[in-house]
Amino acid sequence: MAPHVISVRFVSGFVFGAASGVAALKLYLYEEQKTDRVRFVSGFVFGAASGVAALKLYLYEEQKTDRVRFVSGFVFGAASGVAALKLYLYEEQKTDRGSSIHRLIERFGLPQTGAETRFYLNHVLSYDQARRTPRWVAEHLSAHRLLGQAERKHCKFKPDPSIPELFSAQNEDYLRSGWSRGHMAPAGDNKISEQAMAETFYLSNIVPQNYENNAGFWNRLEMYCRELTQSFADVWVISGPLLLPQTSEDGSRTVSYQKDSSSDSLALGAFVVPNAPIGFDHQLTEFQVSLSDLERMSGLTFFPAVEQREELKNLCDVDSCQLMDFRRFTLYISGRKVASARTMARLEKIMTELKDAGITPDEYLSSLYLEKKRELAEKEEHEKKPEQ
DNA sequence: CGGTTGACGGAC
DNA sequence: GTCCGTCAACCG
Repeated sequence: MAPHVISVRFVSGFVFGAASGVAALKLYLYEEQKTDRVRFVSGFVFGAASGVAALKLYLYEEQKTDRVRFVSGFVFGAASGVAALKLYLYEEQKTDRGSSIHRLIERFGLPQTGAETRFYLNHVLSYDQARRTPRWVAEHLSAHRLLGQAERKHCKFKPDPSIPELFSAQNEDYLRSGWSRGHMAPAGDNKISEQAMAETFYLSNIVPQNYENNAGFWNRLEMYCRELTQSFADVWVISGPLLLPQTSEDGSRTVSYQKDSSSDSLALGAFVVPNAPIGFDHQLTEFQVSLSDLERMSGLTFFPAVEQREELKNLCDVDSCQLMDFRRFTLYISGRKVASARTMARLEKIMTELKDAGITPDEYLSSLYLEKKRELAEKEEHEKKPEQ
């Protein structure tokens, strides 16, 4: 068994276009005036009688509610573009008291981004307070960690309690937005722990994702990453949203892994996956990009501790980079549906649709079907004549 | 596996 | 009456 795999994946591009209109954000910080007269004037002007400092924020763009702005951004691709933030400090005396900038820092502190690394049971992420999505989410996969009984039906999407409400995404933001809630660290990677899985349902780990992409190509990409644990002892995955200029219809992901324990034989693959439906006629390798290209696009340095970058092997040279084909994927999905069927009618419908898709059940699905059929027959027979 | 929607019933 | 959590049904 080969020891290590590092994987990083990024979804992006769904949101804002490159934006014609530049939104200018200016923040004015006024110091308290020293004279009584000036203090009176400033108090009058800003209507803040007792404030030590008056703070005012100007947003040069149509102002909407937070929720609407968030949703409309995804729906229309409308555009906040590049926001320029400028800080103006008005001082009555520029020349004396040398380090005025240090006085600013001491007295008011510096702007905070909330991008600090956040640790959860089985994943780590950096959050983007403006977009209310993660910047990146990192996780570790190994064969034994993928085993377990945790089920997603016991989980609920909810705001991350550790994110301030002002910056936190809400379920309502996604409701009827046209976008699905796409996991970055997948629930399916956390069967080992109910709590770890529940934490992946925090909206800090969620990105607005095209329905079909989420259930289809991206789903298969996640399956492929799990498959890598069969060949490599450790798989590292980083996922996140990527906002690209112009067409902005890309999502990206990177996957890297190491085939043996020596640190100089790591392998890595980076992929930018459009946040749109992608059929079975496309290969994963079509979306591969160089690590440096993804870093340039995302503004992130993914593995700063890896020094011999040039010695990183290409994942797709060492492994297949083949996602499940249509037949295998459909058989797998049908298996999951059969397992969760609650009525005979539903069970038969699943099998009928499979047949209509031109797929003959394999041995595994056939036995699964027969077992379920027997179970449901017994159940419905029992309901037919209750113990009255 | 990845998701959503709608019906229902209890709590306020 | 409304709000909210759960459950069942459904789709790719």
